[in-house]
Amino acid sequence: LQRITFNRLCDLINLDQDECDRFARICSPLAQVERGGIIRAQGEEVEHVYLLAKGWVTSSILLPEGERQIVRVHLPGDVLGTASVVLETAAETLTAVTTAEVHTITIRDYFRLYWEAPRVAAALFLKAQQERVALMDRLTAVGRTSSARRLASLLVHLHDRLGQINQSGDNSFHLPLTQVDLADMLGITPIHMNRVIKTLKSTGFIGLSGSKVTLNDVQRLREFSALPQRDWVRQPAWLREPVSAASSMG
Amino acid sequence: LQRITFNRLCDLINLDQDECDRFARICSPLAQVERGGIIRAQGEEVEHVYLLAKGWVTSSILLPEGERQIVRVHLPGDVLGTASVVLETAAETLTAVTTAEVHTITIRDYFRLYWEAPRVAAALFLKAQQERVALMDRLTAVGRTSSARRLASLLVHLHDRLGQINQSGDNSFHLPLTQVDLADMLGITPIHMNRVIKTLKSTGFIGLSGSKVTLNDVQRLREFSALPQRDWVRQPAWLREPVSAASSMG
DNA sequence: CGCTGTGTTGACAGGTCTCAATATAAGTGG
DNA sequence: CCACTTATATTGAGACCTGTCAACACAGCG
Repeated sequence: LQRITFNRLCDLINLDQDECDRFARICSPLAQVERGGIIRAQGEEVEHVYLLAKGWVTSSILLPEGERQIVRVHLPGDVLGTASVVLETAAETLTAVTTAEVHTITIRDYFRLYWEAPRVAAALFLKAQQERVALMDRLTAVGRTSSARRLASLLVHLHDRLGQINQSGDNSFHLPLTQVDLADMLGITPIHMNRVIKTLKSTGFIGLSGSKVTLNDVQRLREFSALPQRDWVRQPAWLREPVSAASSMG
Repeated sequence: LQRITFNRLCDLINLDQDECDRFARICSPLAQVERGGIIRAQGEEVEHVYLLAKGWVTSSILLPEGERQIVRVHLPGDVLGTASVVLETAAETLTAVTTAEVHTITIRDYFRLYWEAPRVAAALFLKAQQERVALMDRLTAVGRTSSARRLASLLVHLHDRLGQINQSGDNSFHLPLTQVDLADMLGITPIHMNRVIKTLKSTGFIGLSGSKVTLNDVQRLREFSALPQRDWVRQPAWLREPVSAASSMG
């Protein structure tokens, strides 16, 4: 298990060596997925979740008439496909945007953590809650802001997350998503996406050449986007293992 | 703890009496919240989650200029506010749409379940994943479908959920949300909401008088909405407690 | 070399928003 | 019980944002 993948798992809870080992043991060897490859398609039976070690992956829902909504972009360290564990058949399609490397985890092993490594299970629960906050923010952006603001909030969000895994220069980063992808994230047409980008470039908010994005003034762009920065709790006091487990309760 | 609240907690995993008791013990006595009352406002420090026993509650995000996006409607049996446990400060405001009754649970107690009642912790994880699926569906609806389809998918969704807790007649139910609320869920203007309702009524898809909604043909309405029904896994095989805990692993 | 995916631009149609006005219902204080 | 206020629902007209259709440039790739 690579360090970077690991750090993101531990950023909320510091896991000890034993706990890390237990988690590492349920991860399959790394599998490479080519750009555009499908890790798991919607409608398939749900047997695994995935740990993304390298690359970008989108999680999307395809509608009958062909419209696609990308509900989430995943970065290294993310656990993919967990939402569908409550379903008979997967809700989302996991697609590699860049060449990606993933570990596979069987659901059975995943839930064994609840007995064999409770703090790891708790850490994974917290990661799932982060995803939920991100989803709520995206829904708010799509439902209640203009397309320019949607793009702004998306770029700021990606900047924040890439900063957490040290893949962001001070204010610029590599964006492997096409304009079609971006449009499918923001709920607009690729054609309109192109115009929105042009607007945000001409107003000086962002620079974009090829796949390199530059956020000229992150703070101002964040305010423009209307969505707040989300600060995660770190090593929360309420998640310390009780001194003698299964003791004083109620 | 009332039976209805309980059934919803157990619909994915059958908890035994001891597990139910452990969960019941961390729940505060029922507190009543009046219609329009705020259970927890966004920006407040996160110290509790809540178990909804009775009534309807919305979870919403308020933007600086006053726009509101309702990201979720909660029904009895739902656990409220869990997404914000990873945040220093709450992301969503929990508002009682009707008079509601809630149990309060401290986060500390909530996470103790990871050591003291792993199956309960797992059950709560699964409930959170259901919320995530619902959020993904709503994002898809708002991002990629017309406002008429958004309303259709919302009504079908509510119909399905109310059916799970037996508060839905064959094809009609009581809807305590105002048109402003509905608009804030679907990401449109209340004025336009009114027109969309009129359209769906005139096309015969739904009936709506006062707060009573009737879905004239649920299946046809579901197809129109473009979103599939979500069937939850029940008593999944991968969630049986290992015969001898902490045994064969890896 | 043509093909396919991607980006770009224009003209126009259409869905949704804004502003304004009115009706109805519910709650309050007299 | 009535006048008054507030929340909610309803309708119209026009502006604006976004979608649709069409065309073209450009790149990577077999």
